[in-house]
Amino acid sequence: MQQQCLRHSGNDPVDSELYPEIYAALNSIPKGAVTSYGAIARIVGCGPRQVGYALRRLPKETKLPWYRVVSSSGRISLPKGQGYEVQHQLLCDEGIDFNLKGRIDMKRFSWHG
DNA sequence: TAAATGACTCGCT
DNA sequence: AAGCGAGCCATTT
Repeated sequence: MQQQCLRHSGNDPVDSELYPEIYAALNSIPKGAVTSYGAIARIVGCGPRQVGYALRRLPKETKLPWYRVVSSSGRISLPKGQGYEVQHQLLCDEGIDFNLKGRIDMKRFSWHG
């Protein structure tokens, strides 16, 4: 089922501009690059967990490149079966190279504002 | 209001 | 190299 968002519910972070900095940072990530939660946290001036929170609240249909955010270890934080495969595929489509252990070479692909 | 949770990170073992 | 625990702070219950 879907929520009726026709009014100012305040429950929708994207619409309510809860973390405009984070969403802006996501759009700032160039295509074919990734960044870590900590890097974004650094930009917006909050903790890395809050970045994860903001991303988790994004709707599936979001236009934001949420998939370009990975852990500082170059590893996808989403558990398998909960979006891991999706993010992996999206990154592969952008040319991100994965290690045999499913790790990204951050020295090569990581981006920082 | 207080306690628990989490798409993190770092340091130690 | 890999695993474990503590710190972190907004959101949720």
